[in-house]
Amino acid sequence: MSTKQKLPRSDKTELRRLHILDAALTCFIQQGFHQTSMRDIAMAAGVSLGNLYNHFSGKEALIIEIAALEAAELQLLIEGLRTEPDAIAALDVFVRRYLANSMQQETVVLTIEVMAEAVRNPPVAQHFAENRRYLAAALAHVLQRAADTGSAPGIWQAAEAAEAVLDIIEGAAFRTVLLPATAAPATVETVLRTVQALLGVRSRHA
Amino acid sequence: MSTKQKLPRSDKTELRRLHILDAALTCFIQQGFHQTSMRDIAMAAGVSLGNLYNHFSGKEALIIEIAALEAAELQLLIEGLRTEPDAIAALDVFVRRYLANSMQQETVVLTIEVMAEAVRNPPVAQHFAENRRYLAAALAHVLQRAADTGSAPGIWQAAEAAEAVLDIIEGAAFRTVLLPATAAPATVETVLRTVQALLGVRSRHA
DNA sequence: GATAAATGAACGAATGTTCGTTCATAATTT
DNA sequence: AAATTATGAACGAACATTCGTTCATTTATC
Repeated sequence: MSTKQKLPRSDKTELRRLHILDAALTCFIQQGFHQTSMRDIAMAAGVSLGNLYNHFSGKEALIIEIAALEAAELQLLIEGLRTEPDAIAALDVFVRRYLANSMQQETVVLTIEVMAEAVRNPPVAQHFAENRRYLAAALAHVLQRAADTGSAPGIWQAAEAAEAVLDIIEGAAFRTVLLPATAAPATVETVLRTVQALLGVRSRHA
Repeated sequence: MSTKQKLPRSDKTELRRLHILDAALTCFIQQGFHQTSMRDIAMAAGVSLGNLYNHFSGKEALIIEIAALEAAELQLLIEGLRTEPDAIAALDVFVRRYLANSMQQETVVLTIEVMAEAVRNPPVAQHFAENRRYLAAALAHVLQRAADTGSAPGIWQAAEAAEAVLDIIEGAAFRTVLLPATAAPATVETVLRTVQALLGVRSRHA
């Protein structure tokens, strides 16, 4: 009796495909899109070079699919914004989560690589822009709620403030990787403080 | 009598070298570091491929030198910070200048490319970090002056505030290229407004 | 004449992709 | 149920091109 569950071929194929995609992600993070060869990816995935092309039409298809991966993660981040009734508490949770996620070395590296690719590759640019727009809109909605209740008197325009908050978070994340030794290292606390200063939020418990 | 001024060979060689460097910069901006070949650069510069290697030891040397180019530009930007006695006026001028410079398509593209390269190339990372550190220190100095005179009551820590201001400016610059159609487009006015909100600066003339 | 700059061919390795063949699985026929 | 056929996953070799770099020779400058 085999201990392995029998999967239909189509499931095995899909799992193999995702496995290859994961290997590609790792290679791209380590080497960048254009310094990674398809042979690198095939080797990392443990499949033949020919078979790699069986699953993906080409390198471009891999790059675009990697660029599109981020959307799923954003769903989780945005949930906190939607479910928490207190706008300031929702903002607090969001900043902590989005920053923690963004500050991961791998996320920083991949984000910058995707940005560099977006500049020259329209399908990548589209994914990147859609993700950001989605995030900014959800955040702007919460900031508007905060402004309406008077709990963030510094908010002058919700959409602008949302963009600025995201810039602050993302800039801080980049700094953790690109500027490791600096006079003002980016931490969750410093970023929260900055966001609160921007929005005129009264600081609660330290 | 030749109308052209006669230059010693060493000057001609240096001009040729700078010309090649300029061609490389253009190619790198258009195609990225690793999608640009040395043949592309030689052709763009109008020199032979072999001669390119006469002036630069290799592709790596070109990339590093391009990454180091930014330092000269920073001098001009920082002058305004030093010469203007009123800290808030100095900040205003700096934000306008640094943003105008950063928002140029070419600057955005090159900055992102350098960031992506910095992640994997220590000499590039060093130049990048030095430039940023220099800028942040100069800005922090002015913000400290503003805080000391009470004209920016939102400043809680000059070094942190300086980093946040730079993040806002740079994030806004990236957005102008990567997110062209957005609910809150980045302009000089929106960025100034954001920085003023962050630092608690009273807005002067609109 | 000596040195430096410039050239274009050449080198060996690497790239993204394709190809002919084999094998495993699924579907169909007997 | 067994045999046959069809399908597509997988492989490794091959393809055509490109890459970064070097080199022997030529040209230009001092």
